Amino acid sequence: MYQRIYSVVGNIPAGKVATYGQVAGIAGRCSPRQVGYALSALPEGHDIPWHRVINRQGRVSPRSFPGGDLVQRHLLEAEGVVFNDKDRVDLERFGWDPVWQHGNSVVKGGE
DNA sequence: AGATTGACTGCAT
DNA sequence: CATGCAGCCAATC
Repeated sequence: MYQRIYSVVGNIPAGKVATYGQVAGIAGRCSPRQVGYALSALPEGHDIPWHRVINRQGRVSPRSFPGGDLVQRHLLEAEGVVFNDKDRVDLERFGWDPVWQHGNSVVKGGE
């Protein structure tokens, strides 16, 4: 029943990134853990840009198998996301604004 | 139904 | 900046 989360992740535009907590908040009353857990349980024929989901630190999380986080970084760079010298992404700049998504689900007070 | 875990987050040390 | 602790919700055993 992670379809909800997958839907949110799928709404993330290329060149942007979202945090687990953010996705969790948009997806529903879930906890960031469920998001990570959901992505770890990604279906085989998924179409989910899971690499656009990172943690609050602006860094990719240490996933289940070694080397995977490196792949995520490459995918993000391929979409235009830039990493700092500390391997971190500027969430203030690449952070996804789910303002137009779901609409009512997110009362971000918009800018 | 109870216990454990998991790609998280925030605060304290 | 790294590590530790607790809250969080759902899935799995």
